[in-house]
Amino acid sequence: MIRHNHRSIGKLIDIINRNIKQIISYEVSEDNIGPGQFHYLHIISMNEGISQKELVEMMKINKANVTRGIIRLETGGFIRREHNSCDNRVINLFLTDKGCALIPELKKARCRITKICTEKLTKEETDELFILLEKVKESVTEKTASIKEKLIEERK
Amino acid sequence: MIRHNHRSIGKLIDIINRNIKQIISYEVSEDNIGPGQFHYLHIISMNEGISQKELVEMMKINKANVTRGIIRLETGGFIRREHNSCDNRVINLFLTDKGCALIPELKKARCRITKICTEKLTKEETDELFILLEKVKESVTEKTASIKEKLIEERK
DNA sequence: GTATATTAGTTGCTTAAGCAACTAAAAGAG
DNA sequence: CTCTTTTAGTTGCTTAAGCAACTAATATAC
Repeated sequence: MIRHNHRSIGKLIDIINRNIKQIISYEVSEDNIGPGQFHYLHIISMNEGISQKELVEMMKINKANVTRGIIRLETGGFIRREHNSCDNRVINLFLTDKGCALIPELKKARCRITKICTEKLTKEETDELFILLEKVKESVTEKTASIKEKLIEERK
Repeated sequence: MIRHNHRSIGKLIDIINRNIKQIISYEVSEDNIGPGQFHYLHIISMNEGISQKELVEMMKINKANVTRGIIRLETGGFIRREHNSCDNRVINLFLTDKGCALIPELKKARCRITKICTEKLTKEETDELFILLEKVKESVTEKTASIKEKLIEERK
């Protein structure tokens, strides 16, 4: 008899995350974008002209990966990058027509995916889940931020 | 003003997962194991003699990655692999003394990590979160299984 | 009892993550 | 106003994920 003991939130979230990525890949396979680009496009579509730094903040992802993900999206013709005229270091991101045309389809896909994830939950449980996960997100991102600060301190 | 619209469970889980992995890395950095090995060791410690196939089932991970992760653990001296005498295809996994000695420390780390994740939640909310996530896990793993079946069908 | 199918695990390839070191532009200090 | 520091983004390196094609062992079919 196999013992699981799922009181490990890390393992549970890891399993869910990998499976969601596979579902995303499947759901948007016709659009030639991957799970990473999917999230980026979502944010850019709601914040036209957002900078890469702001994307980093919102995705809580390493800036190196944002650069690469964004370049993939640009290469695919979904977005356009423009140097900010006031601050030439900053790059602002905009959807192309092709990117724009994709948004409604991605929105539907996102709904399908959230529906799949929560199909065993009631409406109330789903709302509760989002609230709880939002709090977990805050906790873990605060923690990683403090870890990074600590590591920088130690290196001095 | 930046708009987030976090009604995207995929993005939320993705952010949490990446941050948890960083926390795990930090918490077990002295033990020379990564976030992946951390989960494997947990399962093996509770199921001495488990086969790789069973690990695949429990972690819902690709068998190729289990092979590689397990080899890393073996190389690190944490586990031992034994061919099953009844079925020579099967490999059973056991902790070495070194691996065994690590378990209490990993257990503590796992508690610290779960505590960090749920620090903004009450005891009741934490219990609820595990129940909800367990259901989400079931939904998404069922879905990926059906996707894989469908893809195999289509290829025939 | 040989031929085929299935099963357990491995290897090669690609994608995407993180960290660290870098470049170039802007801001701040004297 | 030059010199240093900070900031935004990029590139190189490593780790780990998934898929597909493979090998070897067992099970099934005739």
